[in-house]
Amino acid sequence: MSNLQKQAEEMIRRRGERVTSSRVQILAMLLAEQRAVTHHEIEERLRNTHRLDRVTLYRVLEWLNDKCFVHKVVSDDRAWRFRANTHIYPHQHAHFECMRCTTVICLDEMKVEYDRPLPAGYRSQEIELTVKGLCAECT
Amino acid sequence: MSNLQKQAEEMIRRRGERVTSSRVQILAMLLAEQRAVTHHEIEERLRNTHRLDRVTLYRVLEWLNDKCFVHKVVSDDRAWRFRANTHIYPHQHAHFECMRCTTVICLDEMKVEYDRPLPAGYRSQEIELTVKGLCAECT
DNA sequence: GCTGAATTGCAACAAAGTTGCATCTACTAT
DNA sequence: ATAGTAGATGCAACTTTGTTGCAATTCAGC
Ligand SMILES: [Mn+2]
Ligand SMILES: [Mn+2]
Ligand SMILES: [Zn+2]
Ligand SMILES: [Zn+2]
Repeated sequence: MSNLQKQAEEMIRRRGERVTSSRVQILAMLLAEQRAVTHHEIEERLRNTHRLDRVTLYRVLEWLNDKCFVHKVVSDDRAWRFRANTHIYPHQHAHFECMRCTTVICLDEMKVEYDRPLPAGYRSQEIELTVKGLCAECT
Repeated sequence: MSNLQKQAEEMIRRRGERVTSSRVQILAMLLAEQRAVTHHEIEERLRNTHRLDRVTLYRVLEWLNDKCFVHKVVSDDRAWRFRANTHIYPHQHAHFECMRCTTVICLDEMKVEYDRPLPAGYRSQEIELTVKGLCAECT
């Protein structure tokens, strides 16, 4: 069992949640990854090491998100992308989306704010900021 | 023929593009609307007055977007929403998305900026800012 | 009115995600 | 250690949103 797998298992157990092999494998994979990755990429990556139904993957990802182990981002190709949370209390941060290769990264440094007032009766709860452009590979 | 329909037809003709009844009906509908509306809502709205295949609707919406008559926004429910452009040269602006009823409005007033630097080699081309919360109806 | 290119309708397809239900498994209580 | 149970998983079927190929129709210029 790899270090990341042990770490993933420990994270889940410490929160009093049920430890299953799918959860551990998926979270470990996400912990290793710098980018935000799609359902499809995760499936591909785990194919050889771990048998996993795609519905289970959807359900585990939703569960990881609900439990704040990961967060997800939607982008222009209409697919969710997932990334392990680096902070226990995830802070709002911006994302970068490459318009050519669709890579998504988190801009953890970038605090997101806005000041202008909303129309009467509207309340803000979250802010999402996406910078689009070309990544280092695609420039 | 309503005023908006005349206006829509005139907008298309003045740009030297082919005027078709689908384009006129759809653009007129969008000109009347304050919110950003989905494919589905447009279809529903035009059902009684104008026979229209859903593929044609997709194609006309894409065409209207390409020609800058409208712009589109993707939101958490993974459906594109369309709104007629109020300025001829559309400026970047933020959007508000209601987390309960999924309504999307344009925050035309809100200029979008960001300052923090990107990772080395990354280039920014557009910025998208979405404020999420509760709309006036859902508060 | 005729003509050619652009637009439309229809059927089939595709990607991404969801639902229902039977089976299996991780944790708890004994 | 064993058994019971709530929760997790696998599988098949389904849904939603959007796309593609192609033949038939329509628009704009002559
Ligand atoms: Mn992120
Ligand atoms: Mn807008
Ligand atoms: Zn790229
Ligand atoms: Zn609302």
